[in-house]
Amino acid sequence: MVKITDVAKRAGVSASTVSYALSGKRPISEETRLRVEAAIRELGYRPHAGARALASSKSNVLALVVPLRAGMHVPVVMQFAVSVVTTARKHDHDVLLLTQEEGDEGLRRVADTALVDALIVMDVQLDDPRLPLLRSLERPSVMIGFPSDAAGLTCIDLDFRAAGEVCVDHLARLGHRVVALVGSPPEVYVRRTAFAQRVVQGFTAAADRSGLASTVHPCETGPGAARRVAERLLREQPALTGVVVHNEPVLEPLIDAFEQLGLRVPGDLSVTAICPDELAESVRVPVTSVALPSAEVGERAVELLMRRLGGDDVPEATLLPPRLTERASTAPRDA
Amino acid sequence: MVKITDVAKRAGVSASTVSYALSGKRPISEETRLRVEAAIRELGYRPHAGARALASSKSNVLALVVPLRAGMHVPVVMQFAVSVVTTARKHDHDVLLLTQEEGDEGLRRVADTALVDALIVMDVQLDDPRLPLLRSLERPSVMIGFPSDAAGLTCIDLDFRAAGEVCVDHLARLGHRVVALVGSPPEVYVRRTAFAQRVVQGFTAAADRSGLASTVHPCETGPGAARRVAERLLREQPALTGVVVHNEPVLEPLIDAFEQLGLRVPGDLSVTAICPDELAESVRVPVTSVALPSAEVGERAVELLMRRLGGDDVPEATLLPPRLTERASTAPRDA
DNA sequence: CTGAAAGCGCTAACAG
DNA sequence: CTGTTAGCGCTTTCAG
Repeated sequence: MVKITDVAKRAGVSASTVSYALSGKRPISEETRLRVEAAIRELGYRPHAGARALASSKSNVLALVVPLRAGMHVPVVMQFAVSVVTTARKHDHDVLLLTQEEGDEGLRRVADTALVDALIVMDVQLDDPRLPLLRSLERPSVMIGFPSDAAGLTCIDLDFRAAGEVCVDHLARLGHRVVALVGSPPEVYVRRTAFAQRVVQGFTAAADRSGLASTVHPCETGPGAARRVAERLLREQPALTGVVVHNEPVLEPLIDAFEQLGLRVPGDLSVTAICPDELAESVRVPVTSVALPSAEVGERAVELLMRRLGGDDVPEATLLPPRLTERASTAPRDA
Repeated sequence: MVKITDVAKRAGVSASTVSYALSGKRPISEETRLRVEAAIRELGYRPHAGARALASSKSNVLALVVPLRAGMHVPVVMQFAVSVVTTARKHDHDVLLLTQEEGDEGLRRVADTALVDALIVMDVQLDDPRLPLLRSLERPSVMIGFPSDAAGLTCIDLDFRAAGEVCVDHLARLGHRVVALVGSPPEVYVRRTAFAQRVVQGFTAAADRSGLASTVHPCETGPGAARRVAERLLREQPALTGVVVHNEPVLEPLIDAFEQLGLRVPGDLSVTAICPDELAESVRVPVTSVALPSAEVGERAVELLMRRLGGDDVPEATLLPPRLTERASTAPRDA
């Protein structure tokens, strides 16, 4: 293995000069820098990550904890992870993948052994059990999602409450008076997943504010569940003309079910969703939707961490405003 | 930070004794071991990962390169990644996530800096450009999938060729004489992704062997593409009664399309798939399928690496035999 | 069965 | 602008 002293020897300088040439932490004359760079290239030198971490107390690795639990939409998680890795690389960091299953012990392990410099945690619950630990860790972390009490924590996410509101407001503006929310699977609410809860809050608040009749229906995934929810909605709310869907796998089956029950979208029923744009566009009837900007959230999460690692202060809360794109699935009530 | 010397002091032993108590690399008397363990517990000692890596030349980290390219079924990738992480943890290793985009340079970087001890590479192409690099790296790697020339490399995957054959044989046994393969999106074949190619080979070979008429149809994802392929199949092969689907997102839409075109599954048309069992079971008509055992592949891949890291020899090729589960989507031709 | 001591390869004062 | 010198915290000979 070629080490820094080999490079130093070859370039005719000291090891520290090589180190500084690499890090730029002190000025190096053009001439020596070039000699050092040449030596590095010729020898194919790569600094040893462990040695570097030991000497500098920086591993240049971030931990990413991904959720595995039922009800999470996998492509969204994956897109987020990829965006974290890509952004981390831009800042010369790598990403260690942890699963939710490892729990507190996993977080503590990678933090306390100095395997990672900072952590990103997904799938936050309102009363997330990891909060005390994250607050007590000596390393910065950012949470994707907002717990009930976010004091002392850095959080970022789409403003799901506003997203719910925007969907309802859009329907209200089109003249709809009776609306329903088809939400995530029940277990997601049972464990009080933050983003799902907030959509419900926003949906209900906006409906009340505009004087709309509204109901909320958690929904399992799969066409069967979609069909049952559709039937139930028509039975219980015959006047229903507006639906908000916050459940990716069910979006298309639900629209199919409505049409099979004789309701045209958007003729008889307007549908909006909170989901990735990609999904909304790919449905048979392109769906008016609030985008789920996983890539942007991942990118911003990493950037928040980088600023904290750099010693900067960052806002505790970053709420990305919802962006609604009108597509073919919504229309005025009279139309 | 509490370090090994702190523990040693508290336990009244030397640092090396603590180290050996932790690693078990030399016998320690019951008594001192207990004292050391107590000290560790009381101080909350965690060995510094970087220091350990430097001194032992082992980082206890594996690199996992995940594909991002079009046509890959995301849930399968994710399940695989999770299984790799879970299994790695059982062997006291962590997993560093790399994206395909980083290419050779990324692999070289994490290997040469000793950030990782070994690598797992997914989405192998028949003529994968990373092969020379992987062969030349001083660290072991395992590939998920088989390139054309796998000499000197450790590879593991479902036996996709046999999977294609098993599907055809099953249809042949049921009396079907005209079969079609609805495959992955065209780009997957264009870049010569190994597993997709092998399914085609197996499918065609088995059909020829049994004297079946057969055709192959790459297929984009999305219901529109499914519909078009269905129409085309019926037009070009009016006698078609057996279909093999190797394209997860299209499975359900394709069955829908056939039924809308007036063909009952399995009454008029038998359908088999190569896909995760979970998907096959969740379709409206549960589909007879060859399972895609991502979790098992991930687990075995890690175990192969662990054995290689331990200095053991492992087989270069591990082909998991296909396992076909009969469900409701296939029936005898006459039925 | 245990201790002492020599590094692992790099960074970051300190000194000039 | 550059070199010298201590470590960073742990593992692993070498000695006993």
